[in-house]
Amino acid sequence: MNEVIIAALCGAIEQALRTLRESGQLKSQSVAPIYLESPRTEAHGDLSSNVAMRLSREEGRPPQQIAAEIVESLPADSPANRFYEKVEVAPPGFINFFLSRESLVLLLHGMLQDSDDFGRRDVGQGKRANVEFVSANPTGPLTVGHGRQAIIGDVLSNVLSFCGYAVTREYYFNDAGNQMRILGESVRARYLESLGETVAFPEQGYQGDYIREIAESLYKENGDSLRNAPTERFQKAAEKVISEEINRTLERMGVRFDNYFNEYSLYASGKIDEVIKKFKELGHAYEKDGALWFKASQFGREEDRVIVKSGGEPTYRLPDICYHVDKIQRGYDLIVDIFGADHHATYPDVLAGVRALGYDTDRIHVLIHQFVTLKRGGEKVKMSTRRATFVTVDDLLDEIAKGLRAELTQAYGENSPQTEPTVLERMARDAVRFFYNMRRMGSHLDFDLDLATKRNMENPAYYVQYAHARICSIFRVFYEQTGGPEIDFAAVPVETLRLLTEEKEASLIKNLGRFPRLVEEIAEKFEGHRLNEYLLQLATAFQSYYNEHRVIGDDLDLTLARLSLVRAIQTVLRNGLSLLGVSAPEKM
RNA sequence: GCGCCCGUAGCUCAGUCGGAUAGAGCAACGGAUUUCUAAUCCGUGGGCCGCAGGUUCGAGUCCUGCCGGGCGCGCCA
Repeated sequence: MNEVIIAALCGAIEQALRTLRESGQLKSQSVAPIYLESPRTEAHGDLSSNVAMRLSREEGRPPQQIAAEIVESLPADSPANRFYEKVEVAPPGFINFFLSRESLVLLLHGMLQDSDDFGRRDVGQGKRANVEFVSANPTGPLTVGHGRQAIIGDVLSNVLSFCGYAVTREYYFNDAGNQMRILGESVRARYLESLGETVAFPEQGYQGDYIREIAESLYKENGDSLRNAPTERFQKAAEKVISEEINRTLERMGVRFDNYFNEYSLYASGKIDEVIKKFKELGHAYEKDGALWFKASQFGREEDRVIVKSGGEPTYRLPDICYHVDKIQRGYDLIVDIFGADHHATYPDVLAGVRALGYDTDRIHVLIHQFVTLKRGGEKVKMSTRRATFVTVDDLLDEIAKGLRAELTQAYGENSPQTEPTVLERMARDAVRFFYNMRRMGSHLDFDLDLATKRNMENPAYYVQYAHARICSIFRVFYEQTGGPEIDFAAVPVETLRLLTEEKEASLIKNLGRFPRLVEEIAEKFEGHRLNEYLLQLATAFQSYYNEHRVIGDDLDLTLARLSLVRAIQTVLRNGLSLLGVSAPEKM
């Protein structure tokens, strides 16, 4: 709901409380913060306050009595008065405001002034945000689990950006660690195998088919000349191939990073050594068994942790701590890390380390998302990167595109515009993006491949897109009929908008009014899934309205009023879909 | 054993600082189209919100314990 209306009503309540205190009817002097919330059922009004219930205990009187007094004392000359047509006290003590038609008209009018920018916020204006996600080392293709993270991160970045933040999407990776060495050894083993040698495969080696493919292509290019080449040669080759593949996959999902941060750069710049030195200077680290331990137990952790192994090599914690310090030093106001559930135990150590070095970690928000379970044929697909049983994001996109192709070929025939590869690719991306962002992070995501692929297309992404396409169609028909110029909706007079007197029109306007605040809440709480939910609900409300009332009719003014409403809906759908990174087609 | 996350309709899930009669989609059943796109809409049935306590005006939501599922618990990342 519009801030102006909420502020006005809160002000009126505050005024009433003051009046009651002055007259001695209210004893308590404490200023209870006044909230207005939107009740679930329409019978409870549009905005509701529980302030009387909060005062009840201190006053020692029933909340309904207090609520009645507050309503009684609402100022007669408040600017808030034109915003509501009715105010009620409801048990057990709620004060319920019913918005006036006039305030709805003003709401819609305001939206049309904002035009395409409706919903845009400025809470992040002048602030910089860094969102780190995916961050998979180039040891293998992106799995469906990474896919979830990629979309969650990308959508949150979009929302933050829509709220005014200057956002950096960052990918952190390490191409020098243990895992990469094992990768190199794995490729080398496969390469030697293709030379006919029998070699022991590394114990923790990567077994996916892609390793064989890389080895195979090395063989094709180099013959047996790499027989005695060092592991590093194989590692570099694999890294190059896999990195490129990861980037292609991200591109397919519509995800682009602004910054790739290589762990190695922390060593090269001497920052790792600096941090070690600082840990020692501050007395937060000590040596034991030849290793360097961080006194994590002094910073809220259960146990101390090794940051440099006895061999002299740092554990992952040290560069991670260093990396976060670096992010802070780069001056971000907001730092968001997105990890999978398997990392939940590691980040508290890292944050403790950052604090130990004297930095405030309040601006760092670590988001943990639960795993994705993939279902195919009613059966769960088990995934593991090292074993060959994982399913990649590419597989997922391919499978959906293939299913859509079969579906659309049946409907439109071979070689129709609907079955062009680029179209199918876009549709698959839209579906995947919408699905991945549909659940809250804490909840496991059940990705039902059959559902996303199958013919009935109960895919929620299409439902929202369809609503948008339908609105576009209304405008096409209207302009065809009139042959006239584009309407300037910002110039539609308030009197015209007053013609919107239907129940569904009122509830649609209220619905649209929630959008700006929703965007802000998503940015504050990092709950991207609420956007999907909202859009679905708005699309449903529109479809219902569409079914009941004709937008284009004989009455030109009424038509103009309804077109204005529909335009506002279109704007919100388009902006919402754009935040999701899902296309908003004009025709389907 | 310890830590984190989850447990809501047959299935997949929402549930806005703790608010009023717990919602949606799918599935099941029944209806609507001379129409601006039927890829739509309307209706019906379906619930000890895992269990047991506690906090309070009020708990799906907060606290404690238990049960069940997922993920972790390294001088791997």
